[in-house]
Amino acid sequence: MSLQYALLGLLTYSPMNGYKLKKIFDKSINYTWTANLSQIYRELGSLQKKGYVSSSVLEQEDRPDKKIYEITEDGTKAFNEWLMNFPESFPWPKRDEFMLRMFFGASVGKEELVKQLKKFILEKEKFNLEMQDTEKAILQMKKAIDENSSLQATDGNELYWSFITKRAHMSNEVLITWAKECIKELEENMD
Amino acid sequence: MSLQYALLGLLTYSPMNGYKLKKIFDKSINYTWTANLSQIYRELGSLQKKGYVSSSVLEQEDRPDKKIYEITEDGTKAFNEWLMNFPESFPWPKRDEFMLRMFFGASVGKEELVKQLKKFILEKEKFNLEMQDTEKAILQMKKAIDENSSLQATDGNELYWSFITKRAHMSNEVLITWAKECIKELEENMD
DNA sequence: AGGGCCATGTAACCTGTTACATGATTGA
DNA sequence: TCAATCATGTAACAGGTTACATGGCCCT
Repeated sequence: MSLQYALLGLLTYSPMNGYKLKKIFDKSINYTWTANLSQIYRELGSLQKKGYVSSSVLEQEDRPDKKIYEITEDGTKAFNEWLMNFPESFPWPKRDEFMLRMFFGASVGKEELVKQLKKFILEKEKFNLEMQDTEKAILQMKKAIDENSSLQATDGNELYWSFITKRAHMSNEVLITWAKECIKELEENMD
Repeated sequence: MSLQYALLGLLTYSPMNGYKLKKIFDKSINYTWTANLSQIYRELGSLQKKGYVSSSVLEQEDRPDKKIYEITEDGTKAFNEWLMNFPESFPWPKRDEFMLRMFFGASVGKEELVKQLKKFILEKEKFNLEMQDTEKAILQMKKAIDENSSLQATDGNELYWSFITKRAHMSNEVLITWAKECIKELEENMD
């Protein structure tokens, strides 16, 4: 369901086709939610059935025709209702394969685990490099969205987007700290 | 797939029925992975088809009969291979409804967002209370598993389980810090 | 010549969630 | 007496993943 609201939200900025929605998704919402193309097409179909979006075909000469989706009044209403109905609690399904492996750490062995943790740290540090310049990341979000819409639909979003990137960065940092502590403890306890 | 390995892993401690697996799951692996009963039954069926577990029915007088699953040699082999084949990277599908809502923060309004963030903090602080005594949490994991197996299958796991609980705690703490910073910034920017 | 981008989708499959069905025992 | 625990499952649905199909343009 959330994916549908994410799409509706993007469509409040401007009417768009599925392919474009995916592009924007990957540069913005991607920090908080992932989706692949076929899923987006499916959900757009479902939204249209509900009457939350309408579509029209834009014929192009050079390129394949585009199917442009536009949010309807009902869709706007549904989106706003979703935003305002803050749930009492969020189902927080945890699915972290790395941590699942850690659970069976005793069967892995300390040396191997240290190696795995070092790889983990490298991954996180790589992400940190990408994340480092949060302002740039936010500008890229804005750019990706504004490129498509004539009006500057994204004005006033910077603050909230900075919250998102900040959280990603902080969470990432703490994972690096944690992993380093684990390595230290493992090395202290090695035979 | 991970769920199947999680189940295989638990079955290396001792043969068990689905219901018991769920009980243990909720008190241990639950920090890293979630599963519901019907899913566990389905995956056990699938594991049996693959020949990774075998089952036998234990008749009981007072209570319903139990279907006890035991890990086979093939299953043990598959589990160990999984543990040792550390993937190059983990697909990290992000699905965080709270953050998705934050993305559209401009449409929510600052006052309302502050309220939502405060609720978020309360939730995290509640979790912190539960988490506070990590040693207790780990003892509960051990207890849940050892209760069922005659041998002390879980010896030597404490270190790895402490890594898991520590990470949960650290990640939680940083979220509280983050949320408080967000509130501060929102209040500074309120008209 | 070959890969990437633009563009839309379908089909099959896998995984996760919720509801339904059944029913005895135990403890508050 | 009522809820929880023990115990196993099926069915339907929702959501996510992967593979397949098609095909022209642009850049290297």
